[in-house]
Amino acid sequence: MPSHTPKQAAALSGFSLDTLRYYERIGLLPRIGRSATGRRVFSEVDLKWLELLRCLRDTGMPVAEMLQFVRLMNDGAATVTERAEILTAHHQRVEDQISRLQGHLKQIRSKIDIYRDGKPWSYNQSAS
Amino acid sequence: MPSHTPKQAAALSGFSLDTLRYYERIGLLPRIGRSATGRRVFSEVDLKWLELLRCLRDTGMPVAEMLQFVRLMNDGAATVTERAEILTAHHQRVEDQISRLQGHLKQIRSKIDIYRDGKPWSYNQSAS
DNA sequence: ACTTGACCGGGAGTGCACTCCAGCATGCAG
DNA sequence: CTGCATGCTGGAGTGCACTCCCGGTCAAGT
Repeated sequence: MPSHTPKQAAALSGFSLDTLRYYERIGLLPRIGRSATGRRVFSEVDLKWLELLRCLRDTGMPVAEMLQFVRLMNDGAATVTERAEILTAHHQRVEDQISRLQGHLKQIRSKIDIYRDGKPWSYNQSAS
Repeated sequence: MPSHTPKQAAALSGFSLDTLRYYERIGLLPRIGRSATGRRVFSEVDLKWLELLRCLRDTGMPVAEMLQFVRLMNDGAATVTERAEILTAHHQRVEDQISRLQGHLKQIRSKIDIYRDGKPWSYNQSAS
């Protein structure tokens, strides 16, 4: 069972060392192992969990909601449905966000085209 | 030439009144008109500009970069290329962001499926 | 005239998510 | 054994983007 130093965990997860410590402090990383001398030891499971955190963070889930998820995990199997609901709701939000972004992308593209066509607008002349 | 009150501008742009004031203060909204008694008057052009700001903000462009864009607009036509470059770079970033989001979406979906299949993992047992 | 609601500038405060620092304790290569 | 990288805790600080509050002004309906 391979384990990893904080530095490795940071490199593999993309979180900084400080962020890992911070996450542990606020409860996002329960039960991180410690060596005899008090140093953190990250297991494979911890890394998997970090990967999920990375994913949720990058998709904009607030820390508070991830914490809620952790709390439900700690409450055991009875909370499975609720956990699934959180993920489903989040999934929906991300989908919405993507489609909004795609709309915005169109706008930006048309703006760029206007620049390319040599018809940029300066703020106080003509809009487009 | 229709003009609008701050309240209308807020409603139409989706920014709060405070945010509009804030944007004017930091220079994101140059040359907003004023009534005889000092109240802001938003022209159609202003609203178009707000729409672009909305779009850039919602796609994650930092305020500092929008400010840079404003500075270039104020510097006149010579900066058209540079402005186009900013938009193009931003467009690229948003595209990248979308594809990252889509990847994450997959991960989340598979997580949800695991829950639906009744094989959730609790933090300290088995990852998946 | 009176009341109600919108608006003003200036400045202070908020929330989030880190990030940095001081001072001290290992770990390990040469 | 020395030295340098890595790690620890606790707490303070940062950056961003607003958001709120205040005392005062202005506009519009009745």
